Amino acid sequence: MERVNFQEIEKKWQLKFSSQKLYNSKGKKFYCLEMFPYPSGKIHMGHVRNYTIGDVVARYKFMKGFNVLHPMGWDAFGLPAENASKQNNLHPKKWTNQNIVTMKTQLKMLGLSIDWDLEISTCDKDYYKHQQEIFIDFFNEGLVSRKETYVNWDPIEKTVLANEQVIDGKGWRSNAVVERKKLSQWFFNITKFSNQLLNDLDNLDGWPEKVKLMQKNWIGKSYGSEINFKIEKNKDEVKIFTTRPDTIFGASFLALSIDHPLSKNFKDKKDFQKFQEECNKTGTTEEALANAEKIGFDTGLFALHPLIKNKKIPIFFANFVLMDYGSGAIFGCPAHDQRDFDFAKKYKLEIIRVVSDGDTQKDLTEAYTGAGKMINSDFLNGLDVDQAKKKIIQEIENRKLGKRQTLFRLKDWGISRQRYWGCPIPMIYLEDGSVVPVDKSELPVELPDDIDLNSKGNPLESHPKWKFTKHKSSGKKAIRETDTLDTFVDSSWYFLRFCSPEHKSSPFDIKKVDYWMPVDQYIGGIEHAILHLLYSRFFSKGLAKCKKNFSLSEPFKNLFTQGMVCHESYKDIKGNWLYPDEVEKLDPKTVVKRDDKSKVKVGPPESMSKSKKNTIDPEKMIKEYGADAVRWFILSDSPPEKDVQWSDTGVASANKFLQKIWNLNILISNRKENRVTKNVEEKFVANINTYVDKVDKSIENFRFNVSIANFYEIYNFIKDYLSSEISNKVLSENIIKIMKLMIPFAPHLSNECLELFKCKNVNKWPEIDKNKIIDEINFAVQINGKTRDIIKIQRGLGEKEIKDIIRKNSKAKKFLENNDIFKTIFVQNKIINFIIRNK
RNA sequence: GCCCUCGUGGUGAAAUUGGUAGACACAAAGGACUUAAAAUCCUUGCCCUUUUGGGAGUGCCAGUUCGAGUCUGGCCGAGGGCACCA
Repeated sequence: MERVNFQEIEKKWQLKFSSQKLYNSKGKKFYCLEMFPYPSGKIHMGHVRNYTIGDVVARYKFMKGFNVLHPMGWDAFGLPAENASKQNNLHPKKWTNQNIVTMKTQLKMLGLSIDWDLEISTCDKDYYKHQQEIFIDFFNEGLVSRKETYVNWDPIEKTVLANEQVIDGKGWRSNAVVERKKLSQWFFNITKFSNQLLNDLDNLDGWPEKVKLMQKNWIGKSYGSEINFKIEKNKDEVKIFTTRPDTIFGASFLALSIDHPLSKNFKDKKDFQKFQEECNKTGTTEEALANAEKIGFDTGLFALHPLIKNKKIPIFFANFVLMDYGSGAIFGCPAHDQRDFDFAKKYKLEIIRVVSDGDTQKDLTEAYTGAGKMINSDFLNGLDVDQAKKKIIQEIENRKLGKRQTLFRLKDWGISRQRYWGCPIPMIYLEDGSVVPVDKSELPVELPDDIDLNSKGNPLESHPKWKFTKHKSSGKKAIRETDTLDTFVDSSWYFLRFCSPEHKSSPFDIKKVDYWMPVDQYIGGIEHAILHLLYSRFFSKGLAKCKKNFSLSEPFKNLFTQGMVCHESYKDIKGNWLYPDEVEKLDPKTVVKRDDKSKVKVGPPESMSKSKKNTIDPEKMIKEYGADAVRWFILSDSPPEKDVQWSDTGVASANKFLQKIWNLNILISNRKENRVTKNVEEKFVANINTYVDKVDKSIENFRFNVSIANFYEIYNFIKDYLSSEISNKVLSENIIKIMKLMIPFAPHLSNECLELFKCKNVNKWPEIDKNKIIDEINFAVQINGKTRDIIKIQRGLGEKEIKDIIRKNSKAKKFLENNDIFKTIFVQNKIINFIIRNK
C-alpha cells in the first residue's frame, strides 16, 4: 500500500489554507478566539492543544455555514523578555520579534485556519497607543487612582521583584533577603464594579460553573457589621469590621494592621519598629501571609467592650490583619476563629465560648466555627448563629455603636510595574506637584529603544532624554511616569482590537465591534480562570462607562477552559533533570540514561515546564509524525478540559491510523464493482448517518476524544463493508461524508482524500436524513436491579410488547417462572426491572 | 492556610435526565502470515467454573433509591489559583 508523505501533503494544503479564510458573508457571525500566546521562544504542547481545540471549533462552525472570525496575535510585553535580554545581551524588542517569527512559522505548521491578516502584537506602538488612550479615558472617568502598596524589594539589585522571582524569601539573582517596600502606584478602580462583576456572572450561561464560582469567591461579597470600640483614657475610636458580629460577647482583643492610622502614635518606638521590620520579612502574597506565624505587638492600650460594662480588652497590632480589607481592624474571638485562637494561645488571652458545640465543659483544642446555640451572650443567648447575627446588627444600629455593612474581598487592580518592557503609562508629573495625562495628540508615548539594560532598577529611570519632557498645553517642565503597565492590561482588550486591527483613529471601529462581539467561543487555560478573565470583564464595563456608543458588558459569551499537557519527569543519579530525549526505556519499569546507561529516577506526570525539562518539542513531533497526527493525538487521549499525558506511542499510533484512513480511501477509489443488495446498502447508510450524528453531537459538546473514538469505530465499520454487496457509488458518497467530518481534526489528510474523490463543496458539513438512522437499540432486562439479559429491540417499543418478548425468549425468563412479580419498573428505550419474590 | 476541581482495568479513557460499567485506543501476553524481522491481522485481558453460568467491582466509609460511576454527608489522595509569571 502507498505510504502517505504527510510532510508533502501538509505543505501543499497549508499553502491553500493561508489564502482560504472562514468567512461566509451570508452566515451568522461566530467569533472564535483562543488566548493569544506569550512569545517565549518556541511553541509548546500547551499551545498545540489550545489552538487545535480552537481550530476544530472554527472549522466546524465554518462548515456549518457560520461567518467565522478566527484571529491570532501576540501578548508580547513581559518579564521573560527582560530576563532573556540580560542573559544574552539581546534587546527585548529583538528577542520578542525573533520569537514571534519562529512561533508564527510553527503555528502555520499545525495547519490552523487563522486569518493572519488580523495579526496584532501588544508591543507594537500601533497597539499600545490605543491602550494609552483607553488609560486616559479611564483616568478622566475616575477609574484610575494612586495608592500606596507593598512590593518585593531586592536591596542588592535595587529593583522590584515579581513574586516568582522571590524564592524562599530571597531574590533569585542576588540571593538577598527580600524586603517589603511601600511604593505609590497606579490602580484601576475595579472595585467600583464589584457588584456588577458579581451579578453579571449569573448571565454567563456559557461559562463553566467552576470558573464562575472561583470568580464569585474572589470577589467575595460578605455581609457583616462595622462596630466602633472606644479606647480607654483616649479620645480615639477604633472602627472594626466583622462578618461574625454574633460572637461579639466572646471578643477578647482587638487586632490592627500595622498600616492602621493608629500606628502613627507608635512609629518612633523602637520595639514597634522592630515589629514592623519583622512583619516586612513576610512576603507580599496572600499565601505567605496565611502561612506565616501569627505575631502581634501589644500596644498597652485597652478598648472598652461596647456591650459589656467595665470590660476592657487589649489592643494589638497583628501581621494577619490587612489594611486593604475592611477598616484594617478586627476584634478577636478566639473560641470561634482559628487565627484568633492561635493568636490568643500565643499571647495568653482569654478564650470565651459564645456558640455551643454541645459539650462546653472540655477545653477547646481548636476554634469551633460550626453552628450552634448562643451562650454567654446576654440577650443573644439561646438564638442560633443566623438569628443572633440579625439581632446583634439591629441592636448595634439601635445603640449607634456601628452599622450594617457589605464588604468585598476584591481589591483594586495595581497596574504599575517598575519595568522597561511594557506599555508606558501616559502620565506626567509637573513641577508644581500635579500629575496629569499626556495630551492625546502626543500619543503614543513611545518606549525608547536606546536603554541600558544593565542599569539598576527600571532602565527608564536612568534615561534622562526620555524621562524629562514638557507639558504640552502649559509648556511647563515635566517628568514622565517611568512605570509601565501590568501586561494583564494588554490582554484585557485585545479581543476588541482583533475586530478592526487596522483602525487608526481609536482603539476599535465601533461598527465592527458591534458586529463581532461578544466572543462566541473563548478557549484557554484554566490558570486564567480568575485574573485575566476578571480584568477583561472589568475593561468591557469600564469602556461602556467611557464611550457612549459602546454597550458591551460581557466580552466572552462561551468559555472553555482546557487542561494542561503533562509528561513524566526524569532525574539522573546526581539529581539533575533530564529531557525525555536523554533517557531510554528498557522496559516499562526500567529507565536509563541514553549515553552511559546509568539509572534514571522517573517522576509522576506533571505539567510540562522548562525547569523540569519534561517537555516535548511540537516541531520535532510534527516533522516526525505529521501535523495531523499531532493534532489527532492531542485531541484523542483525554477530554479537552482535563489534563492530557503526552505519549510518543500515542502520536505514533495516531500516525498509523491516519495512514490506514488513506489506505481505506485508496481501496474504495480502486474498488471493483460488486453485486449489490438493497438491504445491505440501506443498513450501511443508516449506520454512517448514525455516526455522522454522533460526531456532530460530540463536537458540539466539546467531547473531541469521543469524536475520535467514533472515527476509529467508523473505520472498523467501513473496512468490513469493502467486500460486501454494496455499490462503489454508495461507498464513495459515504466516505466523503466521513472525510468531511474529519476536516476539523486532520485538515490536511481529509482534504487530500476529498480531492481523490474530486469532491466539490468540501467545506460544507454533511447533512443527513434523520429518519435514516439506526433505530435498533440494546435494552437491559433486570431482575431485582441486576442485569440478566440485554435484548435488541426497535426504538419506542412499549412495556407490554417487551414483556411478551421476555416471556418468549430471554435469559431472564427462568427468573420469572415460579416467582411473583411484585413490582415492575419500565423505562422506555432503556431498561425494565422486575422486582420478584419467591412464591 | 484559603478558594476551586478531579479520583473508573497495567495505562489514557467511555457511559442523555440516576437505568447494559469499561466503548475506543495505548501497553502486554499468545497466535496467524513470513526462512527471519518489520508491517499487518486475530485472540486474551478481576475471581470461581471445562463450558453454560455465577460473583465481586468506578479512591475509602455511610446514606437515599426498584436501581448509584452519576445524588447527599464524612474521610483520604492528586492538581489549579491566591492579586508583580503569563
